[in-house]
Amino acid sequence: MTTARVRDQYHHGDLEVALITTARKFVKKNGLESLSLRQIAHEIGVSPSAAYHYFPDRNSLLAVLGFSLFEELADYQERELVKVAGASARAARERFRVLGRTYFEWAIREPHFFNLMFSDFCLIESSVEQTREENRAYQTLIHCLDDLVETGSMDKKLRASAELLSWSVVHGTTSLIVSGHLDTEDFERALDSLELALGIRK
Amino acid sequence: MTTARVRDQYHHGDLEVALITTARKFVKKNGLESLSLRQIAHEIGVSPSAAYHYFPDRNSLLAVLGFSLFEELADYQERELVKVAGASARAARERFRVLGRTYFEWAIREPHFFNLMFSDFCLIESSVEQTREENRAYQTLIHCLDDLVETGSMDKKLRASAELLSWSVVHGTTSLIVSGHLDTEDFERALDSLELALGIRK
DNA sequence: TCTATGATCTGTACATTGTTCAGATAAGGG
DNA sequence: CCCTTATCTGAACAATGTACAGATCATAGA
Repeated sequence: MTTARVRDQYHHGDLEVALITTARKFVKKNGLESLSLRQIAHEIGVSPSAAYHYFPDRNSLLAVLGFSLFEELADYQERELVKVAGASARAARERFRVLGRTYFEWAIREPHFFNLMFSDFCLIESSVEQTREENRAYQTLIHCLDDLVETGSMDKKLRASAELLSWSVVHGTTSLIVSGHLDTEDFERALDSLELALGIRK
Repeated sequence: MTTARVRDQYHHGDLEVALITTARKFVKKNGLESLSLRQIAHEIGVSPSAAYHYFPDRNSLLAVLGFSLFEELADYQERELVKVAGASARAARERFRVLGRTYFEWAIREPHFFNLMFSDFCLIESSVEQTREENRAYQTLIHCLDDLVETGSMDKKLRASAELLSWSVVHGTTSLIVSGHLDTEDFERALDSLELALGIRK
């Protein structure tokens, strides 16, 4: 009598991506603190030490996952941005708003992801890749602000530090809301205030 | 022959505060991830389970420590603020600057503290006490902004959301710098930009 | 087609962690 | 002085990250 196969294939075939995908699922549900390599391995149906062929340690897996989330966010933002494409001043203003709102909504929908992205885990290794991914969203912001100047919706004098101020306000309110120090509705208030300060809205 | 005393006193006498103090030391050095209750107990010279008479679990100890750090920050800010007391418009402007700078410098000097304060650990329990402590710093900011309006240094129209905008910019840049997404010098740039936007500086 | 080499995964093992709980010890009031 | 209560110990348990020797597969070269 032949014993039943323990697993369909000894070699998983796609273990590295499976590890990240499963880690993503666990972090999404329970946050990073409770993330266990053994649980991930068990869920995939693989031995506890299998992960160590792809990641030197638990931190590295979290780092890779974190960096991939920056890509996800940028993708999401770009998908939403094309809905308000156009050369008009109105469209440019709307793009600015969408850019901030998507950042915020992403964080509210998946606070554990947001926490991971700005945790120590995404700081360990060379920040080259991360910086590049960030720049994708950051370049989008710069492009948007240029549009605003071009359509005469924003004072040129304020343009110089507008990226810095915008990102700080959006990230700041988002962080404070996610951590429970501000209420949800404060985000739109802050965004209004920012647009007022930048002269985008009267 | 009498055996040497295992410890000076069976009852530590001040174990609760010793636990927090020692936890503070460890978090300051190595962050929250690596904080171990057993290491803390060993450092104090007490059994691993002694802490459970004062805290239900590890998370609670971190929460209490986190909340106490909000107090520390507020104390530090108030100590620095008295150095620029005065009714003049110049003094009010300087107070606003000091308020932001102390927040930032606190975080840069002790990034692990900053991370704990805005982590999930300080979100678990009733946020009543925390809110009160926050309000101490927040009330200081409000008072400062009122001074700015009173001395004619800020447009009254911008006063309404000035707290929100100020805290968001200061916290946002600080968070982004601590997490390595912005450079240190960006803080002063953002603060300049904020003051410009609020009309505090020309 | 056979074989050997390298990649991939298992199994076992170890130290460390958070946490529980029964019992030892001290402190202080009657 | 005793007895109650607060405080701490000690042993135990399950779970975790990680290391390492070996099993298993996949495939390139003969």
